[in-house]
Amino acid sequence: MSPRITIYDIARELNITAATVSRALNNNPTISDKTRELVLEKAKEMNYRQNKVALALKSGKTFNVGVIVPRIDRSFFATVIKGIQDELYPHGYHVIICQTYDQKESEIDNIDALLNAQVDGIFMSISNAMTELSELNRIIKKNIPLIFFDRKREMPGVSSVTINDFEGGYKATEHLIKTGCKKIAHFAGDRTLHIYRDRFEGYKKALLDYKLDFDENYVIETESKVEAGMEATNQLIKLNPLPDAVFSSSDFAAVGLIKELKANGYAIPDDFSIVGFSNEPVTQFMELTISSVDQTPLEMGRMTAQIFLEQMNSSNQVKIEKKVVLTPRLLVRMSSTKKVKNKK
Amino acid sequence: MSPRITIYDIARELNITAATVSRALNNNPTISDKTRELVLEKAKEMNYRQNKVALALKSGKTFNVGVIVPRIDRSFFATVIKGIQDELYPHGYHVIICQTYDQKESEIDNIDALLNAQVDGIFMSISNAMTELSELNRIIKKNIPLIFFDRKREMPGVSSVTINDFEGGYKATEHLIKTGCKKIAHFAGDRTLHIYRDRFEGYKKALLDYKLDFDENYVIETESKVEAGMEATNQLIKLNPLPDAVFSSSDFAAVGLIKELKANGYAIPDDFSIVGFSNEPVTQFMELTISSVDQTPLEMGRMTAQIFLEQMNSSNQVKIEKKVVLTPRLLVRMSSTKKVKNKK
DNA sequence: TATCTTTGCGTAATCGATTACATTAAGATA
DNA sequence: TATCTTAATGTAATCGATTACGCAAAGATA
Repeated sequence: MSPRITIYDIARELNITAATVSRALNNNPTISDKTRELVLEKAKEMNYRQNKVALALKSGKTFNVGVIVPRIDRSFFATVIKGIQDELYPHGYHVIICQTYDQKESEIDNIDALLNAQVDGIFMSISNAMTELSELNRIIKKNIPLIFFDRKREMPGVSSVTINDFEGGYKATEHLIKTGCKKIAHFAGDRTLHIYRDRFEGYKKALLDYKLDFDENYVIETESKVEAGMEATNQLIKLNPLPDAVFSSSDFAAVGLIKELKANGYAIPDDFSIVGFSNEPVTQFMELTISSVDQTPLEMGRMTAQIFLEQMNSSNQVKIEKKVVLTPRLLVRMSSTKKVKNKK
Repeated sequence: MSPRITIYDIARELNITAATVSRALNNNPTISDKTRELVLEKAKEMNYRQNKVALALKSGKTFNVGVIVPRIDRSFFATVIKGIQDELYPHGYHVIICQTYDQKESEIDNIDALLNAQVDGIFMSISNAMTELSELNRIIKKNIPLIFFDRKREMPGVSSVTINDFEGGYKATEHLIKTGCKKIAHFAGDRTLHIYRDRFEGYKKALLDYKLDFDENYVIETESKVEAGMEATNQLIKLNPLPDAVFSSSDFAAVGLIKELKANGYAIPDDFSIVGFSNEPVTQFMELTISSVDQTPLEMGRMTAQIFLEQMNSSNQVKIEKKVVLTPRLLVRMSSTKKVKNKK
C-alpha cells in the first residue's frame, strides 16, 4: 500500500515548509516563480493529490450535495438526478443519493445523515407524509441551501422547481377536446397530493372553458400501476353514456387502460382517445404509442442544480427564494390521433 | 445561522475537557457513569451532531463509496445502484454517483475525483474504452476496494459481480428450440464486448447441442436501439429460408423487431418467436409482452455491496478476490408462447 | 550610511474529533 | 503512616490543508 502523499512530504523533499507548498499549489502571488515551479514539479513527480477531506474540515465545504428521492429506479427520478449531476459535475460537486421510499422516518434519517456528512446542499422531492418541518428547519438554520423539486412544501427562504401540473392537465384535456372528444373521463391519482389535485383541476377547467359538462362520475381514482388502471377500466366501461376519451394522471394506469379496453374489443383511438402523464419510456415503445405529458425531468434537475449554484455564489446575506415552475410538454402520439376518415 | 456545536462546546459547559466528552459519547468504559450521563444529557440538550468530516480526517474512513456507471437513467444501472444503496445504507455508508457515458477520459476523471474525496470503495461498470489500467492500479495501491459489476476487467486482487451471459444466451435459445423453432436468428450486439460475445456463444452452443445448423448469415449485428432493431429486421426478412425465431441481445432491438415484423404483416409468436435480453420494463408493459433474460440487477447491486462489506471487515492482510457470476433468469412471456393449435 | 519598502517564506493557529500517555486523587494494603 | 493500586480525567499530538501574522534579506530612498 503506497502511503498518501501530503504537502508535508513535498515540503520535506524541498527543504521548505508546508505553508509554502500550499501557497505554491494554490497560485498564491507571494510565492516566487522559482519556488512555485519546483513545488509543482515535485508534486507531479510524487503524484501528489489534494486531500479533499482535510480541505473540507478547514473550509467547511465538502463539495458534496445530497439528493433525496423516494427511489432511484424510477425513470423520472433517475433522469432528474442525471440533470443535477450533469450540471454540478463540471463545478466539482459530487452527488450523494438517498432513497426514502416515501417513509417519513427515512426522510428524517437521511436528512440527519446528510447534515452530519456536512453536505453543501440538499435537494429533495418531499413526501406527503413528511410533516416534521422542524427537521427541515435544521437545514435552514445551518444555512445550507435546501431546494425542493417535483414535490414541495411552502417554506420561507426555500427555493423549489416544480412543473405546472394544472397546465399539464389542462393541455391534455384541451387536446382531447380539440380532436373532437366530447365525453372525457379522468383517471385521477390520490387527490390529497397537490400534483394529482392540480392535474385534476386543470382537467376540470378545460372542460368548463370549452363548455363541456363536468361529471364527478367520470373521475375514477386509481393508483399509478398497470393493474390499477385495468381495474379502473372495468368501472369506466360501465358508465352511461360511455366516455369517448380518458385523460389519465398516470402513464402506467393508461397502459392498463389500453390493455383492458382492447381486451373488451374497443378500438384506440377510435373508440377512446387516451392521454397519459409523465412520458414514461414505455409510452413511446408500445406498439400503440401513448400520448403523454412530459414533465421535463432533465430540465428540472438542471434547474435545481443551477439555483443551488446561484445560492452558493451569492453573498450569505442575500437569501434567494426562487419558485421555478416548469411548463409541461404535451406529446401527441397515436393513442390520441384519430384518423379523420374514422372520426365518429 | 446557528453555530455548529462541537465537543468543545459541551466540554466548556460542563467544565471538563473535550477528551472526556469524546470518550463519554463513544461509551469508553473508563468514564464514570455520572460524567457519561451528564455529557449525554448536555449533548442532547445542545443538539450536538458528530462532524463526520473531522472523523473522516482522523480515521481515514469517510463512509462514502463511489459508483461509476455509464449513465443512471437506464433501468438496469438505476436498479443496480438501488441494490447497492439498500445494502449499504444500514451500515452507514453513502453512495456517490458518477456518470461516464462510457468515455475513457470521464472514467479516469471520476476515479481521480473519487480518490481525492477519499471514498472507502469504488464500484465500477467499466467501459471497453478504458485501457488505462494504471489509473485502476492507483486504486489498488491505496488499498481501496475496487469491485467491478456488470462489465469487468481481469485484475489480480479485484473482485467482480457479473452475470453469465453465455448461459443467458444458451437458455434463451434452448427455450426457442424446445418450443419448436428450427431456424433461429440472432440479433447480436457489438461482439468485441465480452457480454455480447458470450450471449452469441451461448446461442451458438445451444444450436449445436440440439443438432441445429449454425449459419453466420442468421446473425445480424445491431445497436441496442429500437430504430436499429427495425433496420436489422429489414435484413432479416430478406433471408432465405426465413427464420422462425429471433434471439435478440437487446430488448430495445426486440421492440423494433416486433414493430417492423407486424408492419410487414407477420404474426408473433406464430410466424416468429422472440426472446430479448435485459428484462427492460418495457418488455412487460407491451401489449404483446416480450420474453426476456433478466440480469437480476438488484441482486447484482446487493452482491457487489456485500463483497465490499466483507472486504472492509476482513483484516488488511487478507486480500479477497471473489468472482461472483450470477445466473440469469429466463422470463417466458407472450412473444415466445405459441398457442398449440396454431403451431406450424 | 541610515531608514523604509517590498518580496518571499517561516511560524503557528485552526477546522473537530480521537487517543496514547500523563496525572491526580481516592481507596487498599502493609 | 507510608506506599501501592486503580479509577477518572486532563494534556497534547494527530489527521492534512489553509492562512493571519511575523520576520529576515534585498533593494529603494533620502
